[in-house]
Amino acid sequence: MSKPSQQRPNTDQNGVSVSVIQTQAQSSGVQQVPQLVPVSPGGGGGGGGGGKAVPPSKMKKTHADKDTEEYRQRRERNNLAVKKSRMRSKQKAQDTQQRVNELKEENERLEAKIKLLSKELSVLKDLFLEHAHNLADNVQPQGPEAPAAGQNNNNNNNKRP
Amino acid sequence: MSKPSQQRPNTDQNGVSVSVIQTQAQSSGVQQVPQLVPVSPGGGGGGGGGGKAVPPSKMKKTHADKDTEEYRQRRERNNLAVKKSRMRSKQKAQDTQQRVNELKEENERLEAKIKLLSKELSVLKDLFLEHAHNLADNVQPQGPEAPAAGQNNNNNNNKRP
DNA sequence: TCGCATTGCGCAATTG
DNA sequence: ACAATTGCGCAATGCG
Repeated sequence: MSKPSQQRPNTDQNGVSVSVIQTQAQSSGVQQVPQLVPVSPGGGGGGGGGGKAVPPSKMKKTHADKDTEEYRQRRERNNLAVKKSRMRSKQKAQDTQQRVNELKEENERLEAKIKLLSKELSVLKDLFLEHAHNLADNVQPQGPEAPAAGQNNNNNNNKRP
Repeated sequence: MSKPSQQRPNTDQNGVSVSVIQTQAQSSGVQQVPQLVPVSPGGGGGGGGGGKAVPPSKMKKTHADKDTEEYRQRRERNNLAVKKSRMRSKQKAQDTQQRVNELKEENERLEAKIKLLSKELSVLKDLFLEHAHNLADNVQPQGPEAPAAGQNNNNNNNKRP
């Protein structure tokens, strides 16, 4: 969108069956001429490639027709796709990172809640224990029955021994 | 984990259509280059890798010697750095993803715990309420000295009927 | 200024 | 045939 970047691949002008070295030293039309590798069928590097037998006579391979319009079109499409894919990938990573943050936050919240509940529970339990003791003290000497009305069972007592 | 054998940037994995032919630097071997010296500066950078186009006739600004050994050296170093950086980036993304999973898991655990604690609390509160009612029932019919009016004076307010 | 680290981009091979 | 991925190299830029 911001970059036209449409330069014609100046290199290759050969309609011959050759491969352009692209490993390195081939970028621009520097003084160095693009290396041409003789595509010997069944010979050197070409053959091994994909595990597909290469007919000795013709080496159509995939479609290494440079300089054709179809090629350029395909390239451009692919470039677009690549860009899209990368954008997505990046976005996804970003989202994931954000998710981590959210989860961390929620985690803290939950832990705080747990702490609160635990405390509440502990208080209640203490209350229970205390009450049980009170009952035991009052009930034991008299008997398990006849709870006797006038008891000081005020359960609102809160003391810390 | 690292990949040894990065000394001579030859073909990497397959080596299908890409063959390596050193320009004229070291590595004496296959190099029968037809004397083609087009010297087309216009298209410049494009080519395979760089994707850099510089219309100006002169493009030697950044000392792009290209065919010097120093250049190759720098390139190789950079390639290495790039590789490393990307590897790290990928690893990081992966770690982040894993972190999400871990956090999710822990979240579930915490929520389960919360549920448990809540239930426990609720039970205890119910017990309290019941007890309070029992007290009320026992006190009212038997002892005239009941608290009278305020029969509902349990401060332990509960949301559940 | 040098040197590594990041990042955007294009090419080609692979995959779905 | 075609879009999406992936590995890789180049160059610009960031950073110390």
